[in-house]
Amino acid sequence: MNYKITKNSIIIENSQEFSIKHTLDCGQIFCYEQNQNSYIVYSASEKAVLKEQNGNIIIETNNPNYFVNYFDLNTNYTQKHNQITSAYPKFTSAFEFGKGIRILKQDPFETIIGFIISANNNIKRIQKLMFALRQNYGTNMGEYHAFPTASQLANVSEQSLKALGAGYRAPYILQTSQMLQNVNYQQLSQMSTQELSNYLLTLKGVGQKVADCIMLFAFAKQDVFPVDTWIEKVYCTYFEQEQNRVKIRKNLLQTFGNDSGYVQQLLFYSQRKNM
DNA sequence: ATCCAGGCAGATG
DNA sequence: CATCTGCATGGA
Repeated sequence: MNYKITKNSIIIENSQEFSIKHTLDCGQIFCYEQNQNSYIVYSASEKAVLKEQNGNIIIETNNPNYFVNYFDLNTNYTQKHNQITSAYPKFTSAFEFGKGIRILKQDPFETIIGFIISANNNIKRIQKLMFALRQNYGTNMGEYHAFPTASQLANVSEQSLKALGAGYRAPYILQTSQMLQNVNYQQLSQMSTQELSNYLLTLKGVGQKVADCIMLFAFAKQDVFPVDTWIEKVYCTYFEQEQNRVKIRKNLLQTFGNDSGYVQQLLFYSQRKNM
Protein backbone atom coordinates (compact mmCIF):
# COMPACT_ATOMS: atom_id res chain seq x y z
CA MET A 1 0.00 0.00 0.00
CA ASN A 2 1.34 3.44 -0.89
CA TYR A 3 1.87 5.86 1.97
CA LYS A 4 3.95 8.89 2.83
CA ILE A 5 5.40 9.73 6.20
CA THR A 6 5.88 13.23 7.54
CA LYS A 7 7.11 14.28 10.97
CA ASN A 8 3.68 13.91 12.53
CA SER A 9 1.50 12.06 10.06
CA ILE A 10 1.05 9.15 7.69
CA ILE A 11 -0.81 9.80 4.47
CA ILE A 12 -2.28 6.82 2.62
CA GLU A 13 -3.43 7.46 -0.92
CA ASN A 14 -6.06 5.41 -2.65
CA SER A 15 -7.08 3.67 0.52
CA GLN A 16 -9.56 0.93 -0.41
CA GLU A 17 -7.18 -1.55 1.13
CA PHE A 18 -7.71 -0.04 4.59
CA SER A 19 -11.14 0.33 6.19
CA ILE A 20 -10.62 2.30 9.39
CA LYS A 21 -14.08 1.37 10.62
CA HIS A 22 -13.81 -2.37 10.02
CA THR A 23 -10.25 -2.55 11.33
CA LEU A 24 -11.21 -0.91 14.62
CA ASP A 25 -14.74 -2.28 15.05
CA CYS A 26 -13.87 -5.91 14.36
CA GLY A 27 -13.01 -6.65 17.97
CA GLN A 28 -9.23 -6.84 17.97
CA ILE A 29 -8.68 -3.51 19.78
CA PHE A 30 -10.34 -2.11 22.89
CA CYS A 31 -8.85 1.37 23.40
CA TYR A 32 -10.22 3.58 20.63
CA GLU A 33 -12.93 6.21 20.21
CA GLN A 34 -15.15 7.16 17.31
CA ASN A 35 -15.83 10.86 16.82
CA GLN A 36 -17.90 12.65 14.19
CA ASN A 37 -15.39 12.36 11.39
CA SER A 38 -12.39 10.71 12.98
CA TYR A 39 -11.25 7.79 15.08
CA ILE A 40 -8.72 8.03 17.91
CA VAL A 41 -6.54 5.01 18.65
CA TYR A 42 -4.58 4.55 21.84
CA SER A 43 -1.80 1.95 22.00
CA ALA A 44 0.50 1.64 25.00
CA SER A 45 1.79 5.25 25.39
CA GLU A 46 1.02 6.26 21.79
CA LYS A 47 -1.97 7.96 20.20
CA ALA A 48 -3.15 8.40 16.62
CA VAL A 49 -6.06 10.24 15.01
CA LEU A 50 -7.42 8.70 11.80
CA LYS A 51 -9.49 10.54 9.20
CA GLU A 52 -10.59 10.05 5.62
CA GLN A 53 -10.21 12.99 3.26
CA ASN A 54 -10.88 12.84 -0.48
CA GLY A 55 -10.35 9.11 -0.62
CA ASN A 56 -7.12 9.33 1.33
CA ILE A 57 -6.47 8.28 4.91
CA ILE A 58 -4.64 10.69 7.18
CA ILE A 59 -3.10 9.34 10.38
CA GLU A 60 -1.98 12.10 12.71
CA THR A 61 0.54 11.02 15.34
CA ASN A 62 3.79 12.01 16.99
CA ASN A 63 5.19 8.58 16.20
CA PRO A 64 4.49 7.67 12.55
CA ASN A 65 6.93 4.75 12.50
CA TYR A 66 5.15 3.08 15.41
CA PHE A 67 1.84 3.21 13.57
CA VAL A 68 3.25 2.05 10.22
CA ASN A 69 4.05 -1.17 12.04
CA TYR A 70 0.88 -1.08 14.18
CA PHE A 71 -1.44 -0.89 11.16
CA ASP A 72 0.73 -3.37 9.26
CA LEU A 73 0.96 -0.94 6.33
CA ASN A 74 3.59 -2.96 4.48
CA THR A 75 1.39 -6.02 4.03
CA ASN A 76 -0.80 -6.34 0.94
CA TYR A 77 -4.27 -7.10 2.27
CA THR A 78 -5.90 -6.89 -1.16
CA GLN A 79 -3.82 -9.83 -2.21
CA LYS A 80 -4.60 -11.71 1.02
CA HIS A 81 -8.32 -11.07 0.62
CA ASN A 82 -8.36 -12.18 -3.00
CA GLN A 83 -6.40 -15.29 -2.15
CA ILE A 84 -8.71 -16.53 0.61
CA THR A 85 -11.81 -15.64 -1.39
CA SER A 86 -10.68 -17.87 -4.23
CA ALA A 87 -9.40 -20.58 -1.89
CA TYR A 88 -12.61 -20.78 0.21
CA PRO A 89 -15.45 -19.64 -2.08
CA LYS A 90 -18.24 -20.75 0.24
CA PHE A 91 -17.26 -17.93 2.63
CA THR A 92 -17.15 -15.20 -0.02
CA SER A 93 -19.99 -13.12 1.38
CA ALA A 94 -18.74 -13.40 4.96
CA PHE A 95 -15.28 -12.33 3.86
CA GLU A 96 -16.70 -9.47 1.80
CA PHE A 97 -18.36 -7.96 4.86
CA GLY A 98 -15.03 -7.33 6.58
CA LYS A 99 -13.09 -6.25 3.52
CA GLY A 100 -10.51 -3.66 4.55
CA ILE A 101 -9.76 -5.22 7.94
CA ARG A 102 -6.08 -5.15 8.77
CA ILE A 103 -4.71 -7.32 11.55
CA LEU A 104 -3.04 -4.97 13.99
CA LYS A 105 0.37 -5.43 15.59
CA GLN A 106 -0.54 -4.27 19.04
CA ASP A 107 1.45 -3.77 22.21
CA PRO A 108 1.95 -7.22 23.81
CA PHE A 109 1.32 -6.26 27.45
CA GLU A 110 -1.80 -4.23 26.70
CA THR A 111 -3.09 -7.05 24.49
CA ILE A 112 -2.44 -9.67 27.18
CA ILE A 113 -4.36 -7.70 29.81
CA GLY A 114 -7.14 -6.86 27.35
CA PHE A 115 -7.82 -10.45 26.47
CA ILE A 116 -7.55 -11.66 30.06
CA ILE A 117 -10.35 -9.21 30.75
CA SER A 118 -12.25 -10.46 27.70
CA ALA A 119 -12.93 -13.90 29.17
CA ASN A 120 -16.66 -14.47 29.69
CA ASN A 121 -17.23 -10.74 29.18
CA ASN A 122 -18.67 -8.44 26.56
CA ILE A 123 -16.82 -5.92 24.42
CA LYS A 124 -18.46 -2.82 25.91
CA ARG A 125 -17.38 -3.80 29.41
CA ILE A 126 -13.90 -4.74 28.25
CA GLN A 127 -13.43 -1.33 26.65
CA LYS A 128 -14.73 0.43 29.72
CA LEU A 129 -12.33 -1.37 32.05
CA MET A 130 -9.35 -0.93 29.71
CA PHE A 131 -9.90 2.85 29.63
CA ALA A 132 -10.35 2.85 33.41
CA LEU A 133 -6.97 1.12 33.81
CA ARG A 134 -5.39 3.85 31.70
CA GLN A 135 -7.09 6.65 33.58
CA ASN A 136 -6.31 5.28 37.04
CA TYR A 137 -2.86 3.73 36.71
CA GLY A 138 -1.28 4.86 33.43
CA THR A 139 1.25 7.65 32.99
CA ASN A 140 -0.36 11.01 32.29
CA MET A 141 0.66 12.01 28.77
CA GLY A 142 -1.12 15.36 28.91
CA GLU A 143 -4.33 15.00 26.92
CA TYR A 144 -4.58 11.24 27.57
CA HIS A 145 -3.17 8.47 29.74
CA ALA A 146 -0.82 5.73 28.59
CA PHE A 147 -1.75 2.13 29.27
CA PRO A 148 -0.08 1.16 32.55
CA THR A 149 3.15 -0.80 32.33
CA ALA A 150 3.43 -4.23 33.93
CA SER A 151 5.28 -2.71 36.87
CA GLN A 152 2.66 -0.02 37.35
CA LEU A 153 -0.18 -2.54 37.25
CA ALA A 154 1.64 -5.08 39.42
CA ASN A 155 1.62 -2.66 42.32
CA VAL A 156 -2.06 -1.75 42.52
CA SER A 157 -4.42 -3.36 45.02
CA GLU A 158 -6.84 -6.12 44.16
CA GLN A 159 -9.49 -4.07 45.92
CA SER A 160 -9.07 -1.08 43.60
CA LEU A 161 -9.18 -3.28 40.49
CA LYS A 162 -12.45 -4.77 41.68
CA ALA A 163 -13.80 -1.29 42.32
CA LEU A 164 -13.25 -0.55 38.63
CA GLY A 165 -15.32 -3.60 37.66
CA ALA A 166 -12.63 -6.22 37.08
CA GLY A 167 -14.56 -8.74 39.16
CA TYR A 168 -12.98 -12.15 39.53
CA ARG A 169 -10.33 -11.25 36.94
CA ALA A 170 -8.62 -8.83 39.33
CA PRO A 171 -6.17 -11.41 40.76
CA TYR A 172 -5.38 -12.66 37.22
CA ILE A 173 -4.49 -9.13 36.13
CA LEU A 174 -2.28 -8.67 39.18
CA GLN A 175 -0.46 -11.99 39.01
CA THR A 176 0.12 -11.76 35.26
CA SER A 177 1.42 -8.19 35.58
CA GLN A 178 3.85 -9.36 38.23
CA MET A 179 5.02 -12.22 36.03
CA LEU A 180 5.58 -9.87 33.07
CA GLN A 181 7.62 -7.17 34.80
CA ASN A 182 10.94 -8.41 33.42
CA VAL A 183 9.88 -10.20 30.27
CA ASN A 184 11.79 -9.65 27.04
CA TYR A 185 9.12 -9.26 24.35
CA GLN A 186 11.76 -9.23 21.64
CA GLN A 187 12.67 -12.73 22.72
CA LEU A 188 9.01 -13.83 22.82
CA SER A 189 8.46 -12.54 19.29
CA GLN A 190 11.18 -14.83 18.00
CA MET A 191 9.52 -17.95 19.38
CA SER A 192 7.59 -20.39 17.24
CA THR A 193 3.81 -20.35 17.60
CA GLN A 194 3.90 -23.49 19.74
CA GLU A 195 6.65 -22.18 22.03
CA LEU A 196 4.92 -18.84 22.45
CA SER A 197 1.61 -20.56 23.15
CA ASN A 198 3.22 -22.70 25.82
CA TYR A 199 4.68 -19.63 27.48
CA LEU A 200 1.46 -17.58 27.38
CA LEU A 201 -0.48 -20.48 28.90
CA THR A 202 1.65 -20.15 32.05
CA LEU A 203 0.12 -16.70 32.68
CA LYS A 204 -2.84 -16.47 35.04
CA GLY A 205 -6.12 -15.91 33.22
CA VAL A 206 -4.67 -17.03 29.88
CA GLY A 207 -6.14 -20.19 28.34
CA GLN A 208 -5.96 -21.40 24.75
CA LYS A 209 -8.45 -18.93 23.32
CA VAL A 210 -6.90 -15.89 25.01
CA ALA A 211 -3.41 -17.08 24.04
CA ASP A 212 -4.52 -17.37 20.41
CA CYS A 213 -5.87 -13.80 20.46
CA ILE A 214 -2.64 -12.48 21.95
CA MET A 215 -0.55 -14.30 19.35
CA LEU A 216 -2.72 -13.02 16.51
CA PHE A 217 -3.20 -9.40 17.56
CA ALA A 218 0.18 -8.67 19.18
CA PHE A 219 2.63 -11.15 17.65
CA ALA A 220 1.19 -11.45 14.11
CA LYS A 221 1.02 -15.24 14.31
CA GLN A 222 -1.23 -16.51 11.51
CA ASP A 223 -1.47 -20.21 12.40
CA VAL A 224 -3.88 -19.66 15.29
CA PHE A 225 -7.67 -19.82 15.42
CA PRO A 226 -9.27 -18.28 18.51
CA VAL A 227 -12.53 -20.13 19.20
CA ASP A 228 -15.11 -18.29 21.29
CA THR A 229 -18.89 -18.35 21.46
CA TRP A 230 -19.19 -16.49 18.14
CA ILE A 231 -16.86 -18.80 16.25
CA GLU A 232 -18.80 -21.73 17.72
CA LYS A 233 -21.89 -20.30 16.01
CA VAL A 234 -20.00 -19.88 12.74
CA TYR A 235 -18.79 -23.45 12.96
CA CYS A 236 -22.28 -24.79 13.57
CA THR A 237 -23.52 -22.80 10.56
CA TYR A 238 -20.87 -23.73 8.01
CA PHE A 239 -19.61 -27.07 9.27
CA GLU A 240 -21.43 -29.25 11.79
CA GLN A 241 -22.97 -29.17 15.22
CA GLU A 242 -20.09 -29.39 17.70
CA GLN A 243 -19.69 -28.11 21.24
CA ASN A 244 -16.10 -29.14 21.89
CA ARG A 245 -13.89 -26.10 21.31
CA VAL A 246 -10.73 -28.19 21.15
CA LYS A 247 -12.11 -30.15 18.19
CA ILE A 248 -13.52 -27.02 16.53
CA ARG A 249 -10.16 -25.28 16.77
CA LYS A 250 -8.30 -28.29 15.41
CA ASN A 251 -10.65 -28.65 12.45
CA LEU A 252 -10.56 -24.93 11.61
CA LEU A 253 -6.75 -24.84 11.80
CA GLN A 254 -6.61 -27.84 9.50
CA THR A 255 -9.03 -26.23 7.05
CA PHE A 256 -7.45 -22.77 6.90
CA GLY A 257 -3.78 -23.41 7.70
CA ASN A 258 -1.74 -20.22 7.58
CA ASP A 259 -4.82 -18.23 6.54
CA SER A 260 -6.37 -19.03 9.94
CA GLY A 261 -5.69 -15.75 11.73
CA TYR A 262 -7.04 -13.47 9.04
CA VAL A 263 -9.96 -15.78 8.22
CA GLN A 264 -10.89 -16.05 11.90
CA GLN A 265 -11.15 -12.30 12.26
CA LEU A 266 -13.28 -11.94 9.12
CA LEU A 267 -15.63 -14.71 10.25
CA PHE A 268 -15.85 -13.37 13.80
CA TYR A 269 -16.69 -9.86 12.55
CA SER A 270 -19.23 -11.18 10.07
CA GLN A 271 -20.94 -13.25 12.72
CA ARG A 272 -21.30 -10.22 15.00
CA LYS A 273 -22.36 -7.76 12.30
CA ASN A 274 -25.77 -7.00 13.72
CA MET A 275 -24.43 -6.26 17.19
C1' DA B 1 -35.99 -13.50 36.43
C1' DT B 2 -32.77 -15.96 33.56
C1' DC B 3 -29.34 -15.95 30.10
C1' DC B 4 -25.28 -14.32 27.91
C1' DA B 5 -20.82 -11.97 26.94
C1' DG B 6 -14.13 -12.87 22.45
C1' DG B 7 -13.33 -18.53 29.07
C1' DC B 8 -10.51 -19.80 32.78
C1' DA B 9 -8.91 -22.14 37.08
C1' DG B 10 -9.38 -25.68 40.11
C1' DA B 11 -11.49 -29.93 41.47
C1' DT B 12 -13.01 -34.25 40.47
C1' DG B 13 -13.52 -38.88 37.68
C1' DC C 1 -7.03 -37.24 29.63
C1' DA C 2 -11.91 -35.32 29.63
C1' DT C 3 -15.74 -33.23 31.98
C1' DC C 4 -17.97 -30.16 35.61
C1' DT C 5 -18.58 -25.98 38.34
C1' DG C 6 -18.10 -21.29 40.21
C1' DC C 7 -17.25 -16.91 38.83
C1' DA C 8 -18.21 -10.46 38.81
C1' DT C 9 -20.82 -7.52 36.29
C1' DG C 10 -24.28 -5.29 33.40
C1' DG C 11 -27.38 -5.43 29.53
C1' DA C 12 -31.07 -7.84 26.94
